[in-house]
Amino acid sequence: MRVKRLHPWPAGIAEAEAIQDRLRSRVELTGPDTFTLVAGLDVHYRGGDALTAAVVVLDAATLEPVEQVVAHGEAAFPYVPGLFAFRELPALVTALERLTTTPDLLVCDGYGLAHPRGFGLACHLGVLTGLPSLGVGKTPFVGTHEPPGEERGSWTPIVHEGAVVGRALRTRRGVKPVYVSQGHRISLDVATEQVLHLAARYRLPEPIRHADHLARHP
DNA sequence: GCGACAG
DNA sequence: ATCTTGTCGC
Repeated sequence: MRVKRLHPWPAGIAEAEAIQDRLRSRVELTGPDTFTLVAGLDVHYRGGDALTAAVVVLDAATLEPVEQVVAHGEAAFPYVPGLFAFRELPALVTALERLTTTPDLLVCDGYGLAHPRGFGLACHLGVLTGLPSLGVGKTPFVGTHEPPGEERGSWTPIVHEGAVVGRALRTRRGVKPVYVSQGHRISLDVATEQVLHLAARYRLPEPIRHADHLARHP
């Protein structure tokens, strides 16, 4: 599939933050509520700056993989909380460009709206591709939330600077919740519903599990 | 001012 | 993210 490339690459923190502030206005918080092909994205670090990006496309109905691609590359930015996306974006975009199928939804490893400037990796990938996207974080980042009930499906809002920016969602009874936030062209209700559907058996959504496995064992 | 801080 | 063993529980 075709993906917009990243502009002049940010030379430092201030430039990277400026890009996020500019692209943030392009995010749309409503969109489709059903999907046919769902892609999971993940990156595995292999020492130094070397990394491998993986994308696995699943049939949304059966959760069977229909296509998988990898792209080897290097971290394109130092790790700075809030600017994490700039490390992985180039390799992830290269992998997406190698897809012959076009997914309906991108499931990203990290945050979307629940971000210091409201523009995490999931938003960035959504805007660059124009596709609906959502983020699934494994540990809390910004905002505060109450622990959700122990039952699968229970959730609590994540509140940051007075606004709801995501949800702590229990995908498995008695297991740590995951943190869901909107990326692009999706509502928080639909994002939550999709994560729950995609994580019927394990804590993390199936697409991310597949992408994680592929990135580790190319 | 200090500490915490997605992966 | 990654360096890393055993252990508890379903």
